[in-house]
Amino acid sequence: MRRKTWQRDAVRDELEQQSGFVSAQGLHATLVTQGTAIGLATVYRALADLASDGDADSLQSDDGETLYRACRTDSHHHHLICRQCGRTVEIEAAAVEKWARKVASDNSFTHEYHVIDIFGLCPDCAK
Amino acid sequence: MRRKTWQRDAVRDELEQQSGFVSAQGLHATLVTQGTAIGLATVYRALADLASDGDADSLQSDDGETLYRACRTDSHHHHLICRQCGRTVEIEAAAVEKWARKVASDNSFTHEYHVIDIFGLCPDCAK
DNA sequence: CGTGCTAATGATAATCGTTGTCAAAAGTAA
DNA sequence: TTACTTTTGACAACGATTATCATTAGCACG
Ligand SMILES: [Zn+2]
Ligand SMILES: [Zn+2]
Ligand SMILES: [Zn+2]
Ligand SMILES: [Zn+2]
Repeated sequence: MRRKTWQRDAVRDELEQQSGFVSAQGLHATLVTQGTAIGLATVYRALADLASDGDADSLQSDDGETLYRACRTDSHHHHLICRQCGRTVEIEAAAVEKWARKVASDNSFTHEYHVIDIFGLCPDCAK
Repeated sequence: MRRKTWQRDAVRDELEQQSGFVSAQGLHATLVTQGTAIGLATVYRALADLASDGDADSLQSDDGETLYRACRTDSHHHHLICRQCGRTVEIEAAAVEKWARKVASDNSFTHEYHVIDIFGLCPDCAK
């Protein structure tokens, strides 16, 4: 039984405020700057819980950070991410899902899953 | 000017021996076990160089390790990877490349690039 | 072949994101 | 309230990777 704490709510609320993927450290810094006294370890734990509960998506950045985002939809989807500002657009494409499954089965691989992220520069960041 | 050393050759040769993605630490352990006295930092450097020269592909594992593979083709491609043994199949799919570019341009994102990896269990590992 | 210059090596320390520890604080049910 | 447990948070510990830096060794060039 997971207990309700203001810390978890604060993390979830702030994550939903963000327009793109953010790191645990970044979110913690934001909260502290806003005057919310919360421990870094607590933010790490809250984000990990959100991700494992399916309430947040996560991905690994190039420099080895885990980034999180509260997505608008519960269904499986992918992301188009600005590599500059992190701004993110959710992408759904049944054709690509089908392709991935076919590639796996064509090679007799089972229990398929995939990592598909598209990066670029958003209009704003392209100046 | 990059100088030729037996260490770099040893790393490249051993990487080409592998059937899938391997970590720097794993490759170093393999070399040392084979009696090749080589420093860990040197293996890290050699792999990073191979990747930046386009002679090896790299990806981030779930647990935050950078994995490397000497690929058979120089052209852009993706991978179907066994999450158990690391065995890897190279995948080319022009349709997916086109899709990724279209997703980016539809949203006015420029300088598109993508991360597309398919994971599963290979026939051997599925028992 | 030496000689000189400089890149490469490797043992080790340092870095950095993340997780483990554990005593204190707080949610929850009765 | 009380009793029971989960959660928190300061801080230590971890693990992959990178920085240091003295030593070694490519690689011209004479
Ligand atoms: Zn942007
Ligand atoms: Zn998908
Ligand atoms: Zn396998
Ligand atoms: Zn591609």
